[in-house]
Amino acid sequence: MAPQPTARDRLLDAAEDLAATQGVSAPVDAILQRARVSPATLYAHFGNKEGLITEALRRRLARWDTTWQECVDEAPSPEEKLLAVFTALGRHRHALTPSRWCVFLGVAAETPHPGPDLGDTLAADTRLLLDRLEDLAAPLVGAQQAPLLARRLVLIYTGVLGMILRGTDVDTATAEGRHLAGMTLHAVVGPAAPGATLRLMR
Amino acid sequence: MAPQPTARDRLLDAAEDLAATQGVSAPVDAILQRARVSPATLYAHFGNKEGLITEALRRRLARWDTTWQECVDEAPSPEEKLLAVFTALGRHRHALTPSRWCVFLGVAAETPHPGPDLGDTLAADTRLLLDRLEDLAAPLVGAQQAPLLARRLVLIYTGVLGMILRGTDVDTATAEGRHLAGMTLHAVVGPAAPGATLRLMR
DNA sequence: GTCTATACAAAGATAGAC
DNA sequence: GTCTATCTTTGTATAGAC
Repeated sequence: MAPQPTARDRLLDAAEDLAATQGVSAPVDAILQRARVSPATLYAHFGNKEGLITEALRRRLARWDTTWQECVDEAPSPEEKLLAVFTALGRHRHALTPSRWCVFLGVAAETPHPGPDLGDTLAADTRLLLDRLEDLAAPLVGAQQAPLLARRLVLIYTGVLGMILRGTDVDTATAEGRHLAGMTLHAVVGPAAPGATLRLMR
Repeated sequence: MAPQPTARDRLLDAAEDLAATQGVSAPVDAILQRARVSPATLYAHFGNKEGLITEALRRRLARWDTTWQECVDEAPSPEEKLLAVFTALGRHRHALTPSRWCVFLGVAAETPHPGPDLGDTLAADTRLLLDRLEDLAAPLVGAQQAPLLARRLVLIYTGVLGMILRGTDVDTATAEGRHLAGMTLHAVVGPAAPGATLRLMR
């Protein structure tokens, strides 16, 4: 165990924290100060600012991936596994520095012309959402309907993130998103009678 | 009719266009070039960059307000009036310079510490959405349920905007948002039998 | 009201020593 | 690998003339 993280790790931590709280337009100098590292060290490790941001986002995406998967694994039923993305959102935000809203969407919004590496990393976030939700949806609604449901759930999930940017309390937005997601799932499975249990396909 | 708009108007146009396409971090110089105006003129009229952006957003919000209201007025039924926000989104984007996603959310994302005037203008966008949707929802679901439904519709609408940032085609995202919104409305009104017509309250 | 010219500050990035 | 010191570019804003 190293009580003193390397300069590289301190840079990644600082870049992620600042991107989360201030946005990526936060000056390099602020990152350097927080990481207690000199400019030359940053450029030696990452080439330039975008390289550092990209690396920090890759690491954050991997952590989000893990957190989300854990929540899926813990969920008892297929339906709750599908809705676990909302549980994961809370846990993810609790574990890391709470961001102003979504760091990936935030960087996307602040970066009109991302380089290839950064662009790929941002796209990977959306890809992960669509792919995993489709996988989790398939047992519930069948492979045919799964992509459609996944797209709608990503829309709702993205709406939750947007509401946070609009100033809505995180828990409130998450609860409403989860509710909408549940409704959407039931609508795709087939209109159930009021109060009826979810009718699973197959 | 003035074929030559004033310098002030050219500045507002240029600021709005650039905020829509490049984000507000686009340098003042780019605005000046596009408006064919000198720096001094900008600062004489608006004090500083944020003042110009704020004024441009106020104007854009007023136009959005008008466009949306027109779509509401044209809609034949209470239900379609409620969903007219999605029609308005398309018409708004068609009329103005197509933005990368939502200009208001974009500015909010890029501006961690907005001044009071800019902050108020950004909040006014969310306020308008919540208030008008609540007004339109009341005849359908009653005054009691209207705020809840309005919040959910803003979430969905915001999700549509977020999907555009994620790279989804605007029309696709809008259609899915509208579908979700219709579903949500019916769910709040009360679970209807499959294929049943919307049961209105009162 | 608008322009030319310029001041002033901040930001990204590099050189060269240790 | 890391630091100190510095260079260059860019960006916001102002002074003073017309």
